[in-house]
Amino acid sequence: MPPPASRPPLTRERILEAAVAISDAEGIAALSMRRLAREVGVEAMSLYHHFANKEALLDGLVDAVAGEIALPDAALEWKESMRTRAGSIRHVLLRHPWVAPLFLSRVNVGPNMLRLVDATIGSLRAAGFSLAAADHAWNAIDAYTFGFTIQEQSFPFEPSEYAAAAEAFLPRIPAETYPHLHAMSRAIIDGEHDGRHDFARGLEWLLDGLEREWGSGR
Amino acid sequence: MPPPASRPPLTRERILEAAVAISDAEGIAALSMRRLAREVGVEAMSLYHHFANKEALLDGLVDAVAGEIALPDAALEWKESMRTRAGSIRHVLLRHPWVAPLFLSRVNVGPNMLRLVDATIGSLRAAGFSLAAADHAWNAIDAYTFGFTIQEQSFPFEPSEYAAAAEAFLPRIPAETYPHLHAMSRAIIDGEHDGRHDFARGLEWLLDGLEREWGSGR
DNA sequence: TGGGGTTGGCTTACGTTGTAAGGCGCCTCG
DNA sequence: CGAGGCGCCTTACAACGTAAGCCAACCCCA
Repeated sequence: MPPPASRPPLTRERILEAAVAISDAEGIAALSMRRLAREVGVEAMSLYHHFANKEALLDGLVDAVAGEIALPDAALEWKESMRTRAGSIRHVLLRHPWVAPLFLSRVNVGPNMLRLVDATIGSLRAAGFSLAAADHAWNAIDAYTFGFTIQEQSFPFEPSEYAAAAEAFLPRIPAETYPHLHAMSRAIIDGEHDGRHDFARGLEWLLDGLEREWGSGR
Repeated sequence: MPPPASRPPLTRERILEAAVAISDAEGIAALSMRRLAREVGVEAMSLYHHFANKEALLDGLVDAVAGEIALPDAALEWKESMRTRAGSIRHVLLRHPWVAPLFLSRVNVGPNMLRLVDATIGSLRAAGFSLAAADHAWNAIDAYTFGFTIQEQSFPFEPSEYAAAAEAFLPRIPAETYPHLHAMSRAIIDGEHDGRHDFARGLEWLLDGLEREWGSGR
């Protein structure tokens, strides 16, 4: 029997949409071909008519998420444009906490990613960056953005829990063996240092460096 | 029978050593409990006497590799110390191409990592950085270092192949749809831009930013 | 000198995974 | 009207992490 009379036809898009939903709700580890098939009302092997294998599906997944990133506006001043862009990337990565490692560790040449990179280079070119300079620029910015965000996401505490976590962990950081780490923990416990890391500040250092090296008309 | 009469006793260290060897030679995907057990001359389940589960083994693996990173020398000028440190991290990540994603996406509180972080903070403190400043500093540097290196490693071509790869890929980047990406590819094909990314340069931007914000005595 | 507990291996078994191979019915086009 | 192929299904397999339990060798203490 053709399953429940009628359902929306299976498409790449519907599959990817469901895959994103599952990963958002239950984590990327829960995303198996069977689980995904169940979600779209189909048997596992049917998915292979739309994706060569799971790797290809993950590629599609990453590009689908890349589509959520706002394209930089070439009309904006370039630093502002890069700030906005990094913010949008971060926003998307935080909305889909499973995606950042995938993003960083595979080459994505899907249409959404190509469009994003193209617009990024365009934004810098419009500000007078050479091709090589633009290439270096977005590469450095993205390395920092993804690196920072993955690190942040893998940390298992909320800022509000830092003090308590530091206190619980302190016995494993004796002052004789790890004097500076010990002092750091103490400072966090005592509220002298909030332990928060500041994404925007590091980004600004990179942008300043870019500006001094190539900025304003070169 | 007690396996071949006599063999070195199974220890955490011997297991981790074998795990690193397998991952280096065949990639992290080849590292299964059975494969690892075979390597050390034992059955898979025996490994669970030394590690609670595979996650714990991976934690151990990351810390083992962290032990290969050179500790920063607090006597060095801080920028030079951070440059050397980042270089050592990069060197180790490139020697074990499977390790960077693991490193970035899990909290490592093994002794080697704690020692490294402690020495890093110490190096910055000696230069007059406040605890909070030192914390921001090494966090930003590591985000960039790991992000850059993972991105670099996931790129499937050697610099010498860039031009050929760009040429092969050009048909998929029509100038009408992706004008800037198209131009970039052309520049790489024509040898006007080598396409190489420069780790040291971005690092320098970060160090300069750190210096201006907190450096030289505050 | 014994005996009991602990340690460190082994065997077996289970559920889950990605996916190869092939079958079958419907839609579309010649 | 016939045929081909597309889209889905069923079945099957090898590999995975690991739970449960067994057994031999060793250590410690009476």
